[in-house]
Amino acid sequence: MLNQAGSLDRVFQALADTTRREIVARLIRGPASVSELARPLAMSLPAVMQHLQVLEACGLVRSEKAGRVRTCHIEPGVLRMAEDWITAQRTAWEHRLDRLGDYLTEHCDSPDQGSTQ
Amino acid sequence: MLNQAGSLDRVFQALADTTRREIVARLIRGPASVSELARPLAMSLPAVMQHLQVLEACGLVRSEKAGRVRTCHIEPGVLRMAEDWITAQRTAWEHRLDRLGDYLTEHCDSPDQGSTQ
DNA sequence: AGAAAAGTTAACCAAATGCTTGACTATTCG
DNA sequence: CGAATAGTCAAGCATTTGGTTAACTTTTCT
Repeated sequence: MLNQAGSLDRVFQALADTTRREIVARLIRGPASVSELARPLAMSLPAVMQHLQVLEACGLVRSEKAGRVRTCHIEPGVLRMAEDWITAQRTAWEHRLDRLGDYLTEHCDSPDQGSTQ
Repeated sequence: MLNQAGSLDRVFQALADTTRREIVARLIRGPASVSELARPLAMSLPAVMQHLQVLEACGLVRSEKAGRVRTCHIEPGVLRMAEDWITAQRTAWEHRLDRLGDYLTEHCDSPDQGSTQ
């Protein structure tokens, strides 16, 4: 249950590269072959393959080979895992602001100056 | 609006490390000094400093030094940027599913033209 | 059969990462 | 003042990352 950590490591690591995010964004519109993915990408085919391996290793992308073409598609569940971590943090942050607000209201009864940034 | 890319690179990269996510999670609960952050972290102080530099470089954390203690706090806006990217992808994915549903419904009823791509 | 297309493997390389230790600078406290 | 505290700087080092090129294997097309 706590080796969610390694999993999150891999997903965020996978997303930490413009090329890989572009691949994800492309795959979101629908499945694509390796060379379709490579075409707009100003780099060699093996380089694209390596990005694909990173994306598959973290479960963000899956692929099957039929004939000589490998078709890749996205696996949106893993995206959600990353999203959830961030959301949890932001939620905790807002809770903290609420509690802070309560504390200030309760203890220093001053007119609201609202220094929200 | 496209050099968001480098910025996203840095944020996701910053989040792609368990130690740094722990620092973020700690800071979400409130500001802390460098050695407070380091205490639960099974590594040397300079190592923690380097993580902190990564977090500051992407704008996720900010800090000021008062006397001999540096106090760090979180900057939640940047978190949101990462969240937004992921959410946008997931939203696009669901739109695609909708369109796909429409397409299938339409195609099983009336023999119209296809070729959406 | 032979050539083109699509992918894969391997070897190599430069740069970035994630740590370490040791020395050094301020600041605060007794 | 002198010692402890808090942080910083600088090397150094092993590993990972992101790319390359070259050679090779399968399909598929003519």
